[in-house]
Amino acid sequence: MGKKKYPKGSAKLVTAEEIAARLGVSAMTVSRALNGRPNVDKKTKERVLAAAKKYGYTPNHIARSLVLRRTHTIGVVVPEISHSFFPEVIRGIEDASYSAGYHLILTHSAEDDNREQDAISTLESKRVDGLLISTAQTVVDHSVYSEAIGLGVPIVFFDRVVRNIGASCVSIDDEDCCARITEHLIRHGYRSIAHLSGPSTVSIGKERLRGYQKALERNGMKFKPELVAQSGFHEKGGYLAMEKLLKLSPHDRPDAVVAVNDPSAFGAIKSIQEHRLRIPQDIAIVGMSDDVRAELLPSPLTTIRQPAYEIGKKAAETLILEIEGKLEPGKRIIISTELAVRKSCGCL
Amino acid sequence: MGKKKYPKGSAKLVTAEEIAARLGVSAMTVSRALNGRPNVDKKTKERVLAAAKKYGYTPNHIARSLVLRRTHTIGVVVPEISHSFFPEVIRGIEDASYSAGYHLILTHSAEDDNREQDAISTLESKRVDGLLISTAQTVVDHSVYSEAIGLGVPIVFFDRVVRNIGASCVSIDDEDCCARITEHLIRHGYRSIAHLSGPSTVSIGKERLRGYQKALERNGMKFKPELVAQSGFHEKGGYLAMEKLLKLSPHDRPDAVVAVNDPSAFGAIKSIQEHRLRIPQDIAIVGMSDDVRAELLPSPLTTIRQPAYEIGKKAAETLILEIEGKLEPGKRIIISTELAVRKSCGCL
DNA sequence: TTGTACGCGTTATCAA
DNA sequence: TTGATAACGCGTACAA
Repeated sequence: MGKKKYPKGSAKLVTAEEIAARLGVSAMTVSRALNGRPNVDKKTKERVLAAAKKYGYTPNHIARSLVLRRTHTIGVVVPEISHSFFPEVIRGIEDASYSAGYHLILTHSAEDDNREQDAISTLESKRVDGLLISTAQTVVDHSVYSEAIGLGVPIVFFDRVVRNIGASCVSIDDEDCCARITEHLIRHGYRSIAHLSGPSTVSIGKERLRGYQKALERNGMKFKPELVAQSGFHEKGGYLAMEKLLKLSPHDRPDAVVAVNDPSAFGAIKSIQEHRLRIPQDIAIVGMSDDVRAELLPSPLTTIRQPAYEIGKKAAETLILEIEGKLEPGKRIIISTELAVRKSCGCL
Repeated sequence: MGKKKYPKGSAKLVTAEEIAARLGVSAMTVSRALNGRPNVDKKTKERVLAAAKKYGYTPNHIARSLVLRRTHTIGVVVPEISHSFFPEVIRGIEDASYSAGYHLILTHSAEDDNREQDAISTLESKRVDGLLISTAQTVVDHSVYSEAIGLGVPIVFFDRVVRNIGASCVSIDDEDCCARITEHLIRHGYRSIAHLSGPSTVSIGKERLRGYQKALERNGMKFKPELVAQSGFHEKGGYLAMEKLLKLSPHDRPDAVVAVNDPSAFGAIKSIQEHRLRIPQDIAIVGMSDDVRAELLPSPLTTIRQPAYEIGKKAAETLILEIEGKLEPGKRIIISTELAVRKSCGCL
């Protein structure tokens, strides 16, 4: 009969105290030996290490975290897990965290702000050392973030960022990217360029739209609101937005389209094909993010190569530096991108 | 000046005790009110809830876990994060866990057994309530798993499983799937069918090879070892394996190929194209797992649709039931699949 | 209904 | 070099 009751199914593991008792030393000595502290006799250290191995000792990070007020854990909140972009970001986060000895609690908001709030507060309860967040589409109230920061939990935003609330942000220069790819189309000679825009609630949506506008302005072209169709980030939205644009009179119809991202472009392409229009002869189209599928299309998609892994890695590295007090928060970090020129814009 | 010292950057959060002091009640009353226990006066409960909100109280799950010996956290170990399959599995795991009130610590072994062991032991130290594992390619020693199970930490394997060590396994019926798709080729009339095999160290590799063999046997065809080329799970391996097969004399060269998975098939296709052979006229090819790219190829790839989300969801549900003592471990759970017939096998 | 004492496993601190 | 004590924040068990 054991002396204690454990909840059903909970593991019964050896404690440092028990090792100490068996060795006739104190728990502190065991702790010191296990943590490689200098002030412990070589022989006792060896005895402790041997006993720890023999009895299958597993340090209890829960107890350790309680007293140290450190979990060596980072909370990650992404709006979606499938689709090639975020998994690759997560891989970057994981690599950087692993190197620095941090673990990841992964949560996913499913683009829902309630679920995101829920995730953040549970993550706070679990006392993560910091938060890595890419905001959900429906988020409008930023007080949750500010409160966390106020409480002393550092946040680094990535990809879909929130500026000017004291958190660092890691992303590409969305405005500039969209301006560049729009200008690429302008140089091709397209005269009527449309934009399938992302949700205006997230940084990416707003900034890419602004980039599109700026490119037009800089090149003396008129911005026409009717050439901007709300698409969102997914195929379906891109399809619907394109359907809308193709309903314009032949005279007003665009001869080129800048989609907010690749999935949106895929949807638009489907619509274009259904209308029996050719890409790029009848309508040129470009995307952003370089989805794995982009170059496999019949008319491979010209797009902006967005280094997802780098974004994740940099975000995690930045957060860890802030957690360890080696970097002041509030930095704006831009990851550079490059244009992937393929066929859908009329090149090649 | 605060009375206590905290490590640099650690958050200073309100405790139940502090709330209690401000309200002139005991910490226990606060605890009871916050956890919705019945034995607390309605009015005091309201006061506590109001104060908790006012002072921004965040329950400390670390302390709670220490006393309850429960973290409500599941450790996940995947061999890779990119590529469409595992992210989708993770989404299934996340959904099921979220519904049941569990969080996920995500680790990735990068196909390295040392890193996998490392992940498992840290996860144990963090006292996760259970483990969800898909084994790394290089793993040969299963004692790490057995020890964890022996310690009382339930494990559920998914996709790449380890049978007969007392852990439940969730996967497709790899042998049957591979047999089915091989027989599909046989019915097409192909006479010399090759196999690009996965690593023999993981369940999937072994079982799919066996399925391929069985399909041949059942149909009175001779198994020829020279028609099996080691490919591994990635494009590069598939390419190299196919190169090898194409070096066979025209008489021995296969007229159809069963790849262990879609990425391997993609590599093989590249090799086939470089040899200026046509798919499926000169060589038919099929894969398994239904990668997003499969249907975008010039000759869309016939493959087995593998419900990644379902696998993840079922694995998490199973683990949670075991954690909560509602299910005995050691179950073998098969997720059903279907054939996605496209052009690369000669159909359509 | 409410409060007190104690324990969860570890580490910091100070004394030996 | 080592040990005793207290503390981290919470919940169980019991007493009031």
